[in-house]
Amino acid sequence: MSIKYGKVIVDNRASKLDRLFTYIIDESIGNIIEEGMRVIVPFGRGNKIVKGIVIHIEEEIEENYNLKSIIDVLDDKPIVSKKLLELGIWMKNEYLCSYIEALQPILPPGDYKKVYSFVNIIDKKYKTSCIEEKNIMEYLLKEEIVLLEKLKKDLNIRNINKYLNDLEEKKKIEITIDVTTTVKKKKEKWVRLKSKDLQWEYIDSIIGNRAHRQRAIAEYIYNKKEMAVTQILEKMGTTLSTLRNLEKKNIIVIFDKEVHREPIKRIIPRYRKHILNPMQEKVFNRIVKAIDNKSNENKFLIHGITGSGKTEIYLQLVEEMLSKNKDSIILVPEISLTPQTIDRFVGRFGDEVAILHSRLSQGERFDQWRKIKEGKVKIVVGARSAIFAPFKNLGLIIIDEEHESTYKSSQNPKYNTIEVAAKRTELDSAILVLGTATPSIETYYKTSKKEIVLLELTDRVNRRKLPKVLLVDMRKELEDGNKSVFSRALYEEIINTLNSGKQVILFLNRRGFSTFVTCRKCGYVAKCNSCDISMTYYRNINKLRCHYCGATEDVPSVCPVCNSKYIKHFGIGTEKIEELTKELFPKARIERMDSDTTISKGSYERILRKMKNKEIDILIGTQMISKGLDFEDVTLVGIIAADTTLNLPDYKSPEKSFQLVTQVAGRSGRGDYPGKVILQTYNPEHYSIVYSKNQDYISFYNAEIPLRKEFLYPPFINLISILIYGEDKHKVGKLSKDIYNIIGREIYNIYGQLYINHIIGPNPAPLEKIKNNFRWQILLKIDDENIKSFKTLVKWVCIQNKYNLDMDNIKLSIDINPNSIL
DNA sequence: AGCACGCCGACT
DNA sequence: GTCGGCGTGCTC
Repeated sequence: MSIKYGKVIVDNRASKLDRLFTYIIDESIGNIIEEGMRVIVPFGRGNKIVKGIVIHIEEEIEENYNLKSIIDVLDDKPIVSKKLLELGIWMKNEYLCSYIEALQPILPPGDYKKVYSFVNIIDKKYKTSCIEEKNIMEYLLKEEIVLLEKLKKDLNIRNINKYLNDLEEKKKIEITIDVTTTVKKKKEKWVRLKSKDLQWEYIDSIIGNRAHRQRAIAEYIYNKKEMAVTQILEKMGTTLSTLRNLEKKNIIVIFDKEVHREPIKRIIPRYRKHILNPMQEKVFNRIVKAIDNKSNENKFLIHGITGSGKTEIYLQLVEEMLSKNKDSIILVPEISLTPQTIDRFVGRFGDEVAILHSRLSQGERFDQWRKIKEGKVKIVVGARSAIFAPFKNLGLIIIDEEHESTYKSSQNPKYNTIEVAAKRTELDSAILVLGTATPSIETYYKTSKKEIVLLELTDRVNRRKLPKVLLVDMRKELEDGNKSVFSRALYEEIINTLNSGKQVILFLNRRGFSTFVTCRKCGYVAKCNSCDISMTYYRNINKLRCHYCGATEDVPSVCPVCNSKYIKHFGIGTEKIEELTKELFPKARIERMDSDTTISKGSYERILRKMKNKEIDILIGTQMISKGLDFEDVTLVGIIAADTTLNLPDYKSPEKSFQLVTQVAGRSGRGDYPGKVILQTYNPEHYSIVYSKNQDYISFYNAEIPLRKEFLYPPFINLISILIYGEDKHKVGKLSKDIYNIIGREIYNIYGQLYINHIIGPNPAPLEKIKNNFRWQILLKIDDENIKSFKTLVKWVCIQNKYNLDMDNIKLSIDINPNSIL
């Protein structure tokens, strides 16, 4: 065996170190090391011990650099497969992040292996004239063995590494490395027979005649072979001491068994298979044809109105995959990862399913990851990051509610899950199925270009009618003297619905009581000190709170600027709706569900359960209630203000508004009773409102797409957003201008006038100050053809800082096709 | 980022 | 001399 070389990504967040380093793999580890394994390497002048991941192993190397050797291998098998490594590197280039950032969502959750260096003394009699060495040796004489970090902190010697390395060389001290697992594998006490060969007659003879309990337990274990101690204690109604007696008699042993943490603690009823209607069948068959390799289609969009039975198709596709022994990933947006959704998959496939969502604890998440990695499950249902589930034999990726903005990550890597899924589909030769009632404009555009196969579901299952939507012009209400937030129509319908024993959902996409507090006399608006955002008034705590940084403040009783008493509260949030509803419908049982009422663990599930058990008559909520909820007895949905998202200065506003209204409306009439929706608005003529009234996606799309084309927005162009932020207002502005000038000049040098109007900014961002950071923005618009060279330029200027701009204390955030340009 | 190195002024 | 403060440049 000869020496090999490993290309290693070193665990270091500095952007200057975001490259591969070559290390020698010497013979001792040559035959155990593989690409995708984590290693320990010495790094930098001080040979600091750091973790790394080997992404490439080479037999020969040209560079004659003074290479160091890999110290040790952390994994016994690759922690990242080659395909997922490739996906990570693709992400790095696609979304302009670092290697480490790109690998983050692919690696197991939690930094579950930590590396510690210990120093211990070998030669206790060593004498030296060197004062530093003497200090170190004296310290070690006291401590014997100590964490390297602690020693450095306690001694505070300049260039201490040099002395430590010298001492180690001279064999006076020793530096050892210890790897510990930070996420513990969960263990449970289990019990089994001491030996398989034990005969019942023998056991029987050992147990005393009066020990009936012991005999019963022994018999039970004899038949069951092994089981959890807690279980047997419960079953036999006994205590641990009885078991210990049996253990003493050498009949049984109590041992630690490694178990997976089970996040689902309830018993989930079986979710039976439904027979597909002809329309579902057609869609299903088309995809199965692709699965069987009988067509060269591999990406599908199921455009099905709410309640058209997409989930049943997903379930049967997954079943198809199971029969072919292939793995499936099902993604749903975080907020619709409700117990209801989980129940359907677990109810159909039982323990073949792993669940990944943000309400899991670190340990639970790690165990789910481990189950997938070890091949113990074949299906994962999860939020965004489950796209990186470490399956070996992936056959199918389903992305439900494909249009949801949560599929775009807002942290590095700022990936778009649909794009990552498409790439993964390519790498694993799998099939991608997107589904939604309101496709994103980008996805629907791709179906028109035949890049994705469009499959339509136009009927609701069981011929249920779409809810009837009534549009109420709130300006007219005001003219007619109704100042309430409830239109007369909504008020009457709530009364009717309550009288018929059905349930109501009221939707408002704003939390809190009043959305801003202002002085009528001088126009002062209460804003957060660290964010340039008006604060929301909360009645229950009687304080103002900032929705961006969470800071709270007392409510001013007089204007802090002009001392006037005319301080008024404006804007309505869900908290106020709750109060008004209680006043208007005092007999109704009312619950509010938004991120303020669902902070504590389990509160979300509790509200849903109450809703399901009909212990709630009126449920008030934000976006949180817009997806996935399926309650048969909800026959009225009231949308308090359809225009909250409509007027934001973002090109996606009409699209988001259309999607939200359509999704919320779809919560009504899901059972046997026809549903109604009351849509209150101040913009009844807006095309987004007009088309959402009839849930007419195609007309909305046809109205939206020419606007995108004319004003040059996706899908006709790519956006690259560069956000420059920091606490020093002037420095942020100056750096923004410098970056703009350099990028503008370079683009002009390459393309001349072609993209001169495609560089927008630098401008203060619409939310200019958040958490004490001033934010400026540069926006680049670029077609598919030249996006590569634009990305290279942005990387060059903004990440690698090849122009040596002063970026101290300033951060840059680069987002390719961001969710919003606010 | 984190560390070593080296230059320089201050101070025994 | 020599200590320590800070600027600079490198990390397989």
